[in-house]
Amino acid sequence: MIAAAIQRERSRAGKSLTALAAEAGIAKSTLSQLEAGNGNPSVETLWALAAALDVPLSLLFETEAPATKLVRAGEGDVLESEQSDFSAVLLSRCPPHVRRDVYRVVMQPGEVRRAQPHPRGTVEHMLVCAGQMRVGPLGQEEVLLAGDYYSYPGDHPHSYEALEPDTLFMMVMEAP
Amino acid sequence: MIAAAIQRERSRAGKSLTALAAEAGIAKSTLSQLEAGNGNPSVETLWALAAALDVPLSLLFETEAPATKLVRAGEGDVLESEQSDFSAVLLSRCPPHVRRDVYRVVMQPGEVRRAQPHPRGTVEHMLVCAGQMRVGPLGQEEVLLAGDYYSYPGDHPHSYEALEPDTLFMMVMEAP
DNA sequence: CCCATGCGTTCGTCAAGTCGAACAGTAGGA
DNA sequence: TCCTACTGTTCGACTTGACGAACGCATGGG
Repeated sequence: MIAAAIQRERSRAGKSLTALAAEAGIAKSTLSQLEAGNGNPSVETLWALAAALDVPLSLLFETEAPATKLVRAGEGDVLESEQSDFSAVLLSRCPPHVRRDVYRVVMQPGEVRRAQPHPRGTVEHMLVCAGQMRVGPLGQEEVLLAGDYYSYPGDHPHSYEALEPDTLFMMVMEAP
Repeated sequence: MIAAAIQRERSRAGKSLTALAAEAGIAKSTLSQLEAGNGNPSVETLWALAAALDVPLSLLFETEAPATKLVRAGEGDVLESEQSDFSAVLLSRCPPHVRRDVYRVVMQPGEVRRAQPHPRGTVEHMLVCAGQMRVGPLGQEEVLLAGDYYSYPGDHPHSYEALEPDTLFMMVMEAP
């Protein structure tokens, strides 16, 4: 499981086993065994690998990439409250080892804003406060109204487009 | 460095070294040495500990806690765009190794909702989409209008109160 | 052809992490 | 007081991860 992650990240970085072992300062035999699934590395070893791969250590524990999630205003599992004047929807539970920066964005209608992909593993969360917008990965764009929530991978080409003046939304940018 | 984190989390969970070691299925001698700073544990050991502590493994690599921050609608450092129809404000940059769960909340006026403190290090981020509310730590409550942002420690007594019907806001709950 | 250089694997050796038991210290009852 | 139950510590024995050298295997000049 960690084995696969190491192999994945190494091939993504285009490094050979020998080269990575050298950069990380560990024996290539060690790395070989790790990728073979034999072993239970020490944190020191993993730290060296993560540093050499220039990825957060967390990434070596992940298994899969996320997909999109759309929660319309009024939808979603409601967390009930003792007091009936309060209702909350958990839109996204944070996976371990990610950063989530919070933005407030105002956007005007105009041409479609096409974003070049962000670093691998990035996820964007959009919650529309006012107005109307179309947003999402290529081919999976959605029209969001006030109260709608949509999250999708940010490491694929995607676009933003305000459909009303002064469209206001909250964006949580998630990076591994 | 990992030593302090383990000790911190263990005391936060209110477990004894002996009990934690038993739950995690590791020798208490091992845990003792880890907390003493001697050692370079294997992932298996850390996984067992994180599971027994019921925290993400990331948490064992340390964290920090902030204070309150209020950004009124229209305030904040604007991230300029090449396209003038787009403006974003970075409300909160995520510190390393914290979890941030995203909620959408609808609240009705009524009695003040007093929250018992969440676990140590918790931070709440509120962005009001519609309506009006009063929220914040005891003695530092603020009235927020649509577009206002407020963040504050969640590990101190604090309260929520909607001032208009169907007050809609986004809450990002941050946990170390 | 043959040697060089790269790849990733397997092997024996050594150091280090993990274990379980025995240890000292503190409370709290009977 | 003695006993019990708990705290966290230190010790030797065992297990295992990390190392470095040697291996088999490809590729590409000279």
